[in-house]
Amino acid sequence: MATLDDIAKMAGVSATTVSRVINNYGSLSEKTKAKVFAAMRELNYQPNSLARSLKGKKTQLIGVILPGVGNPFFGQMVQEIEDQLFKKGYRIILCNAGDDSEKERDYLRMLMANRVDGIISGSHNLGIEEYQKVGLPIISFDRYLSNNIPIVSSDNFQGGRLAAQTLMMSGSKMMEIITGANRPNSPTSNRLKGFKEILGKNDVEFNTSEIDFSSSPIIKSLKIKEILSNKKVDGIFCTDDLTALLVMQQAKDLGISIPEDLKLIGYDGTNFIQNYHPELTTIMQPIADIVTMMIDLLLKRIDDPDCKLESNYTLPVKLITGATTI
Amino acid sequence: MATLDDIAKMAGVSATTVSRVINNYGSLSEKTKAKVFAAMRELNYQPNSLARSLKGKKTQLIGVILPGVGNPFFGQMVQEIEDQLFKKGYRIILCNAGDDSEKERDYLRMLMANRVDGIISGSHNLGIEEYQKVGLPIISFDRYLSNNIPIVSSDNFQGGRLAAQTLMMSGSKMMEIITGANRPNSPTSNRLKGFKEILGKNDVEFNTSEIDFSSSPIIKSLKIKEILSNKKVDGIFCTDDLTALLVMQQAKDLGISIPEDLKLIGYDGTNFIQNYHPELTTIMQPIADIVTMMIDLLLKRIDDPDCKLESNYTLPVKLITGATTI
DNA sequence: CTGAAAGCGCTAACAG
DNA sequence: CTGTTAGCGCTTTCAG
Repeated sequence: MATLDDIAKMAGVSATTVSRVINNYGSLSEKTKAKVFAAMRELNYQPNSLARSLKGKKTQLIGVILPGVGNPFFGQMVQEIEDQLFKKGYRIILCNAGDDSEKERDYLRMLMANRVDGIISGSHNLGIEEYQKVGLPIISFDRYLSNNIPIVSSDNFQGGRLAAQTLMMSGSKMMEIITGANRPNSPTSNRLKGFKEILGKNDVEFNTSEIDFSSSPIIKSLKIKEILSNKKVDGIFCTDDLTALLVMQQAKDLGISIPEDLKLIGYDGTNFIQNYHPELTTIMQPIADIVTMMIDLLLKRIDDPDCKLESNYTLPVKLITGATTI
Repeated sequence: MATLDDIAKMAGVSATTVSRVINNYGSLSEKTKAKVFAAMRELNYQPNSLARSLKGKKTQLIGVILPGVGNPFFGQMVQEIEDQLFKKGYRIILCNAGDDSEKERDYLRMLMANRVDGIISGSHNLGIEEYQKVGLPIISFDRYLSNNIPIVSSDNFQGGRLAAQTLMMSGSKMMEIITGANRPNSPTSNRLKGFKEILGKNDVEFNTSEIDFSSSPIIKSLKIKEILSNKKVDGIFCTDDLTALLVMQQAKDLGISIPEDLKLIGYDGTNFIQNYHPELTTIMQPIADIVTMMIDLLLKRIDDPDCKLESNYTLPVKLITGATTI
C-alpha cells in the first residue's frame, strides 16, 4: 500500500508538501497541488490513519457496546448511531456484550488499546468496575455505569404510568406486569414503579412476574402460558414488545381473544413493531432523539473532557395506540 | 494515557524489556516480569494498538459492510459475525451502507485508511468499481462484487424450487411470487428462477410482482393489497420473510384466511421469525454456517493474500414448515 | 537475560 | 510557497 513518501517521490516534492495538500493546510501553488493529486490518484493512495492518530490526532472511532444487535430494538439503535456518527465523520466499532461481563471487560480494554475517541454503552451487565478507570469519554444508555458517566434514557417512570392508565381506560380490572429480572438500577424497575404508582392510586389489583430478559423465547412462552392459564388476568403490561408478541401468540393458542378477553400493552415501539405489528399498543421510546442526545454529549466530552454534564438526561415517551387495548 | 516508556521507567527497565513481557517473547527473569506487570497494573496500561500496527502488525480489525442492521436478517448476521470474530481476536467496524452507493464508497476508503485486515461485504448497491482496487482481502455475501472476490451464499436456486414444491404440495393452483427488484446478479433472481423452473415443469400458473426491497412497509402493503384484491391467487411466495408478514397482515384485513384461502411461504428463516412467527412456513438460510464460511475464507486470505479460492461457495437451505402452508 | 538504536507513516514546528 | 527535522508509541535487529 502506497505511503505518503511514495507519492512525494512520484510528485517530486517533499513529504511535508504532500501532507499539506492532504490536509489542505498552508498555501500551495496550484501546480504542486495538481501534481500531488495526480500521484495520489495514480497510486490509489489512502493516508494511513493509524500513523495520523499516533501523531496525536483523534481516531474518529467510537466504541458502541450493547447487549446485541439481533434484537430489533438495539438493531435500530445501532443503525441510528451509525447513521448519525457517519455524518459527523466517525466510524463505529461494534461490541455485542450479550450477557457476558467478561466479554464486556475485554472489549473495554480493546477499545482503550484502539484509542477510540469515545464510547457509547448500553449493556445489560452490571458491576463492571472497569468503567471507572477507562479514562475515555463515555455516555450510557439507560444504565448506571459509574459516577460521572451521564445516562441518557427515555422516561421509564412516565412510560409505566402511561401503560397503567391505558390499560385502566380500556377496562381491565385484574392486571399482570411481565418484566425482565429487576436488577437494581435497571430501567425496567422504573417502568414497574410508574405502573404500580397509578394502580396503587386507583386500587387496581395486579400481579408481577419476572422473566429474565436473556432467557429464550421458548422459556418465556412457557411462563407466559402459565400466567395466562392459571389466572383470570384481563390486562397485561410487558416491559418490552417482543414479550408482548409472545403473549399474543400464547393467547391465541389458548383461545383467549385480544382485546376482547385480554388487553395488552408493550414497551419500546421500534420501527419494526410499528411496521409489522401495528396492532400492538405500546410505549414508544424516542430512539432517534436518544441517540442524538448521546452523540451530542459524547462529542462535547471528546471536545472538552472536563466539561460538566448532568448525570441524567430523560426524554419523553409516547403512547402508540393499537388494537390490543381498544 | 500511560505509554510503554512510562512503565519502563516505573519498573526501572528498558522499553525493549517491557515490550518483551507484553508479547511474552524471549527469555525474561521472573523478577523483571513481576516488576513490569506491577507497573502495568498500577498505571492501568493498555498497549497502543495504533503504534503496534504501524510497525507492520495486523490491526485485528475487520470491516463489515451490509445494507443495515435494523433488518433482523442482517442484525442476526452481524451478531454472528461479531461473535465468531471476537473469539478469534478480531473486532469489527460496522458499516451500514443502506442503499447509498456513495456512502459505501466512503466506507471503503475509510476502511483502507484504517488499515483493516479484511472486509466482509453484503451490500445491496451495485456497480461499486472501487472493490476492484481496494487491495485488501474481501469476502462477499450473496453478491458479485468483482472478479477474485469469493461469494458465499445459500442455495437460492434450490430455495426457490423448495418454495414452489411446498406451495404445490399444499394445493395452490394460482401462484404469485413477490420479489425485490431483480437487478442482475441479485440472489433473489435465482430464487425466482428456481421457483419458475418447478412451476414450469408442472404447468402451474403464476404471476411475478416486483416490490423494491428498500421501499417502506406502507408502500409494500399497498401493493400487496392490490395483489390480494385483484386476483384470485391462492399461493404466495415472498422472497423475504418480512414481506410475508405484510401479506399476512393484509390478508387478515381483507378477510382472507391463511392457510384456508391462501398458502404462504417466506424466505430467510431468521431466529427472529422462528421465535416470533413460527406459523410462517419459510426457507431458512443457514446464517451461522454462512458466517463461519466467510470468516474462514477471509482469514485464509489474510494469512496468505495470494491463496486461491473458489469464486462461489453455496450452502444448503432448509424448509421450515409452519401453519401457513398446511 | 537485557539494552540501544532504527524506523513504521505521518504531522508540526522551524527555517528559508 | 516549500523543505528539514524531530518525534508520536511501539517492535525489532543487533549487541552485549
